[in-house]
Amino acid sequence: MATIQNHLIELLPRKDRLSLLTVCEPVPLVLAEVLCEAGEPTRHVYFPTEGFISLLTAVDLHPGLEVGMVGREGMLGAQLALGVTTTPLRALVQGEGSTLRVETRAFKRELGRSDALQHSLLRYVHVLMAQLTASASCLRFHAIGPRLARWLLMSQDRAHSDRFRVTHEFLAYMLGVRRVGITTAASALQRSGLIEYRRGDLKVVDRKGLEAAACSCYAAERQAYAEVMR
Amino acid sequence: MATIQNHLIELLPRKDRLSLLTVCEPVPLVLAEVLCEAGEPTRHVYFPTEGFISLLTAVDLHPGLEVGMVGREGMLGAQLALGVTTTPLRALVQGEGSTLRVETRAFKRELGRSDALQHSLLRYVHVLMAQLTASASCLRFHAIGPRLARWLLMSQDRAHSDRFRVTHEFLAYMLGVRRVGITTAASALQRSGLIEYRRGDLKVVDRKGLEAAACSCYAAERQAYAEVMR
DNA sequence: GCACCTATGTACGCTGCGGCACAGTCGCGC
DNA sequence: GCGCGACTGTGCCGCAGCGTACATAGGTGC
Repeated sequence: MATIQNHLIELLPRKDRLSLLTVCEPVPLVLAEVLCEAGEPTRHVYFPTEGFISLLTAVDLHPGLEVGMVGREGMLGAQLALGVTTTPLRALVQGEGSTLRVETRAFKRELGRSDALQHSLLRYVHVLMAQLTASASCLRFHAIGPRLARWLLMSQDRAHSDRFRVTHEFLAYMLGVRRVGITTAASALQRSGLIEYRRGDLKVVDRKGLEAAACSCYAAERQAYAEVMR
Repeated sequence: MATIQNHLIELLPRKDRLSLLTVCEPVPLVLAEVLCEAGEPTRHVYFPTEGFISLLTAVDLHPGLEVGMVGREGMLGAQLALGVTTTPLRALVQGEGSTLRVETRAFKRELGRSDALQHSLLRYVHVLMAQLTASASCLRFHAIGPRLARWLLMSQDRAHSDRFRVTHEFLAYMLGVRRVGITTAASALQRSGLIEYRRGDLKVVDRKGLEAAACSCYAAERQAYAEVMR
């Protein structure tokens, strides 16, 4: 394994990294797989190397509002560093790829062994908090169009690809809106030449333009990450 | 100081608690005071003993959407346990009272000294994350009325009083809606006999009724706290 | 090539809330 | 006790997004 391709792991000192890697097993990220149910004990933690994962919260009848994303810049299961074994979030594979997986018990051992790992995770928890905070205000104030643009950018950053397989239906689910709302917003973006799509296959055409169309939350989150994780 | 009246402190082992208390200084919580600006380095941490603090996030032109509350069940500044010295949140005193304050450097020393303190704070961070998550979906899906009811209940829990000094204007600011929206929702609650108010003086009359009127997020958050903090 | 399912486009009425404006009304200070 | 500012109530208009329904079109399997 020449490059590990997960930023949190890459940032570890060599010794800690090698130790952690001995308990990592590479597994594929399969689209639509649920890696963690809200409220259930964490079985494994995941360090994505390709593809990404959505963090969803349930409320009343709507069971899948996205409040965060995890790609190779982060990990799933950072709550273990907080000493808790559950999260209120559901983790859904969003972009196909691969990940390193670690069994909870083994990971806790590594945590006890490596201060660097512990510190790195705690900082990442802070990034997650910033994401949650940004999501809150974004959900309250921003219109579907800019939110869609932001979603596409964030996904692109994590998928490392300008194409995804997503339907309007699915995007609506993530953003907590009607499918029709997505159709309207997406066709506006398409008419403006920012994206192209057909039948579940979406392509980012004009990234700069999309950034201009996205709400401020996109830039804010990138900055938050950069500040804390360096 | 017979009872400390802050739950996080009370939960510490005697030795750690006494050590922490030597660096605490009691200060009053003054209404409308800003204890921490978003993005600025943390100067002090606060353990409220009476009264409470709102955590606000800024977005675009609206500079004060509430995404969390801190009362004697928690603290302000838990991010220090994560190894970061800023938060994206503004902290505004909401309910008059008193708090124990600790200077950042001294608090870091205590953190280094007491595993119990560190662990307790990390768990509390998890509670905050649950609050942020709940806020996100609540902001997206719930109408003003139920959100207002929830706000009143959460405030009452932390203020330990059935009256507060709040204007519609102010509530609108916290909930991220128009003042008129609050007037409408509040007068509905008043007509139903759940609350009474006049000119900035609000009183909870029927708590049970208010609980029924509140959105599910209220119950959800209480449960999250109970589970993690015991 | 036909049937059927999935994805997308479009239409229509409804409602909660936004922006705005203005009218009472309470209470404090002078 | 007068004036003024702060607080609350009400009205009007506009719009984004909701619920729903239905129409079209691409893709798949037989």
